[in-house]
Amino acid sequence: MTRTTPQTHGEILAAAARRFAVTGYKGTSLQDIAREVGCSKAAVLYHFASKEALLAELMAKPIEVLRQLDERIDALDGADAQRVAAEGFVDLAVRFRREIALLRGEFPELLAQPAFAHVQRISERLLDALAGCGEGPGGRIAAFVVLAGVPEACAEFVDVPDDELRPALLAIAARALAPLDPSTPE
Amino acid sequence: MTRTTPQTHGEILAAAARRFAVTGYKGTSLQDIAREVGCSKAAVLYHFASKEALLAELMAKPIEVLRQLDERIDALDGADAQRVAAEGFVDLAVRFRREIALLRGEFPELLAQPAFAHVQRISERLLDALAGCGEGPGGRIAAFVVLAGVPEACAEFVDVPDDELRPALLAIAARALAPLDPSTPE
DNA sequence: TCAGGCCCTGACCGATCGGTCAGGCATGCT
DNA sequence: AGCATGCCTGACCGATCGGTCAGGGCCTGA
Repeated sequence: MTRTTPQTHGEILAAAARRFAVTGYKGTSLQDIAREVGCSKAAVLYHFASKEALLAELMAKPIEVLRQLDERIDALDGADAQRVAAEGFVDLAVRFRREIALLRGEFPELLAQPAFAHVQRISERLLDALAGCGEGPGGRIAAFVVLAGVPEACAEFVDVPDDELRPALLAIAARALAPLDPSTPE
Repeated sequence: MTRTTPQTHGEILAAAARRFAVTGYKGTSLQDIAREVGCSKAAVLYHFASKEALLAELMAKPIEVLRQLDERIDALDGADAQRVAAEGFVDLAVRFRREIALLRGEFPELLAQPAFAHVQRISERLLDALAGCGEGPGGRIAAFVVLAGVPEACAEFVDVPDDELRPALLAIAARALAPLDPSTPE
């Protein structure tokens, strides 16, 4: 409990990432983080306005990249949008899988918080793009399986190297999103 | 707060299912459930030993069916096991999607509880079966995407009729689990 | 009539949560 | 020397959680 280093900000961030990865966001208390850093809970709240602000700083980069992906997709449509969405999403999930792992299964609640409302909206547009020009609900269902399954897989296989995980997930996404039945154009 | 009906047990169960579906298991307090039923929190704990016991009773049937699926798979191997696992898992997910929806994103924590340890084990065997005789990690990754994505999709598309959801998911599972590259036996 | 069991209540418990607050202790500028 | 500022502390707050407990109505069978 005797810490005087001024780089505590970064240490808290790192400790929070470590704890969130093990016990989740809701499952980790500010006390836990403080204990891991070796400072008081009040010190954590001195450096970060709130627990949510801590999470927001941890997720700032992946969210920014997601926003950029959304912009790129917005300029395309149909099959192009679908391809870019799938590749971009897998890239993003693989690249930031450590951050994704922090939120194992807490996406729904977290995205419901007003601070992440725009992420929610982007996710919906991403779903549309992945579903493609598809007819019927089949496309949307497939898109949802990919949208939910890929991040979970990334969180699960954190230790698999990028250049092994990415192509595997790209192949899965491509197969899963293939048109349901090309012979029925409708 | 003046209830004297003796069928309260069932009412509590139904109310809990409704609340869990909206705010999740952890996000729903015994107080919430009691309020919905119109009784006291103590009454809820009179009929159920604990909050966990309430959840266990809600999930008893789907878990039993999952256990039966595990037995069926155990008697097979290779491609047969993979096919049965995929079909059985999709069937189960579609049939019990209302129960699955109760646990949106809370599977990891819930399965970690000792009361659901056997479910955890079954899930791992199911993953192996879905991965098939596959070489390398590609098969396991695909299996995991399906294992995580299908239940989430079921929870999301609760209102889509069975005979529309099931074939769509079966098609997706079949495509996603297809051998990565038959030309490289390795 | 009365004993006993079922169903339920309100009051209460200890624990934990995120967050606040006044103050202490260095350091460094004036 | 004196003062301000940055960093951090322990004590504390109100809320909420799952769960316990003694007791009170009410029905039933003796």
